[in-house]
Amino acid sequence: MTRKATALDVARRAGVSRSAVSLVLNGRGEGNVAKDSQQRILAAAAELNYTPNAIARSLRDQRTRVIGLVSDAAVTSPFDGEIIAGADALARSRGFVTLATDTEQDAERDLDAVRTLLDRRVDGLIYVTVGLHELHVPQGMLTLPAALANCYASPDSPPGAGALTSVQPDEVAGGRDAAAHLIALGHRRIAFLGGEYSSPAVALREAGFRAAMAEAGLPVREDWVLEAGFDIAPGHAASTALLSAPASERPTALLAGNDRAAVGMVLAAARLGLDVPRDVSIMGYDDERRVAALMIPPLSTVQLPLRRIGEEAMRAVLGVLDGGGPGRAQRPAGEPFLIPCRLVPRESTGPAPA
Amino acid sequence: MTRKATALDVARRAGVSRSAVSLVLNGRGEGNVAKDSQQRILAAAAELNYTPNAIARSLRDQRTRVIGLVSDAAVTSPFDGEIIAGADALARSRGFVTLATDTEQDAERDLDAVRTLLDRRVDGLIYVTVGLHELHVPQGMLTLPAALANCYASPDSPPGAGALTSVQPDEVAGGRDAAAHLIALGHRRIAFLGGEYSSPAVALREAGFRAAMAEAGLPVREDWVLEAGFDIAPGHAASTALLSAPASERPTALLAGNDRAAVGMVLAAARLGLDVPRDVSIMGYDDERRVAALMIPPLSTVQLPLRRIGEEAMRAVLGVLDGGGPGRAQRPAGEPFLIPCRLVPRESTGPAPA
DNA sequence: TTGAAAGCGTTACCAC
DNA sequence: GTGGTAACGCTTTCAA
Repeated sequence: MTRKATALDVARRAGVSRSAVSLVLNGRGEGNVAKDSQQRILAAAAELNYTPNAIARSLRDQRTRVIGLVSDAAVTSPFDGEIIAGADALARSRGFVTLATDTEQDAERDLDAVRTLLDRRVDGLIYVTVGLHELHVPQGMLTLPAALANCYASPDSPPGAGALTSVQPDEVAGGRDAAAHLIALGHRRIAFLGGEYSSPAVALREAGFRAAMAEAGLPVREDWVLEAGFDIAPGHAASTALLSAPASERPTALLAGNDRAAVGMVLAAARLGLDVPRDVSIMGYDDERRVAALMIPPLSTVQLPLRRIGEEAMRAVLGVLDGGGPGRAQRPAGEPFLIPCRLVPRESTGPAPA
Repeated sequence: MTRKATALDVARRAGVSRSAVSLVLNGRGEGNVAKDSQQRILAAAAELNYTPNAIARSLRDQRTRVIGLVSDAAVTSPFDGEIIAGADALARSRGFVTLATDTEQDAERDLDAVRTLLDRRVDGLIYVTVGLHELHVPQGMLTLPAALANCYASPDSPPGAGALTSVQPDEVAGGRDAAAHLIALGHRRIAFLGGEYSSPAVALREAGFRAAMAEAGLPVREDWVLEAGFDIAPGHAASTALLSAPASERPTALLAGNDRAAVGMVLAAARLGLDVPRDVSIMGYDDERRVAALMIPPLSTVQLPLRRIGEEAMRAVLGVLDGGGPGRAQRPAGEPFLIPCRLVPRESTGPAPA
């Protein structure tokens, strides 16, 4: 546990000054430092296992190369983890590091979190939420390059918050594609069993669903548009009720709020002796890892582009920091950056029963 | 986006020196600074919204109050997230912050990750893995206070690695408790459908299972001890085979490798027209959020103490940094710190059929 | 081509 | 009770 070597140690060992060390190690040696000095510096650095102290460098440069991440519950959620992973991967590839703090759903705490991050002099900030959410943007976020991932500024946010880049999944298109997939398979009696309307995503998907139905000239049964939760149990309950009706009276396809609810629906079908997809088609949403693709049968679903959401939010922040880079398309401020959701057809959906 | 105030700004505004500001703001004002100076300093600090620059402080103090977290895939995993959350919460409560880097399963990258963290001068380091794992401890971890969460040093690790605190779930006890629960319900024909033996946890749980059976004087059917995977699909397949036998020939209880595999088993039972738990009891493992408790029926399971694992690993690291604190029980080095797994009986297990 | 010095913002020590 | 000064480790500018 011996003290790490400093630039001065390297300089002494190589018989030069600190400045020379700095120049050489930062690639600015050519033309400034004698060839053999360069050699000795490199050698000394290697022997001492020298790497510059990032803290000292940060203080000197007035930039830390750290991007702060505030999440409402990301770390504990399988979903947001993906957003963070996407953001982190991009940051790392550009020599940045991410510093995440979780508020564990405590809205009071995000002020604290932002302040902590600001005190640590992060170069940028991204707010990440578990589900698509409206967000009261913490004041501090407006004092440095920042972006919103999976959330958007609420009207009562501080002035200027509306201009933050907000990266979101295109839920309307996702709902439309899901419905269109079922319609293309010949389904006409489709139930929309959205998750919980407390999530803004559900209303958006419903709008997409209605659009697809309208385009196909199909009627929407209003009593088949309902809240069936985001978990196995409520999905099971809602679909059991619906699927208990005689064959001619029941939907031939169910659109679930997410993959876990869809698992509940497949289970309900099994208990009613119905085969999926022969008797009823069931679609999930999210393409949740370790669930959708590995269900029996594998779930047709719509993939939430979480990784990309994290990436794009990070790209927006880094874009400002790196000076934008050449030929960089500037996105208009204030408009949500919608990322498409890919349709993933698997085996839980099939042709409508005759 | 105006520059943040520094201690000098505060000093000027209050008409005192920087030292006075530092003393007062660090609570050492009493007896060193005049009462009215203190007032003015506090007022000036508040007006300027001053908070000390953590970077400068870190450089000065030679400690960053940052604990580095290296994870093999934590961020993307619903499980490790819990470990990280536990570690982070404890760290935060003591004024520390965690800096996590994910190697995304790329073993090469952990050297890089450790180096990055070391360059940033983290005060301590924790290596976190998704499942219980043997780990080749990266060299750099031995140069500062460190701990292993959910993993333990492999024999080919650098010398000294064996002395690192390793926090692990007590899988043997977990397996024993799960089996004992079923035995207490009157089951005699119990199948052990462990996950994958590539995970060391499975062999440990199997040992616990065998111990419980032996204690109860029950025979273990070797053809009922098998690898049934960690996902819905393999769980479904393995249990379908087993449960297709006539009632007198099949197990009355299944012990799954995790909750997701158990979901597959419940689904298989449903398709075979068997009721859970009337016809067959099924136990999960992990107590996975949003799955176990919300399954139909809710899964009996064994809770993996992930949060606590993270906490204890962090406690070990902080213990060294804070000087151990008074009356602090020192854990013997080199022995794994086993955290008990709590049995969570729910409705997927019941009395053995008569 | 090289070395000396300033400055980033903080805290602690030491004269006054 | 108070304020100046040094030091943390780095990079950059300027003078030799």
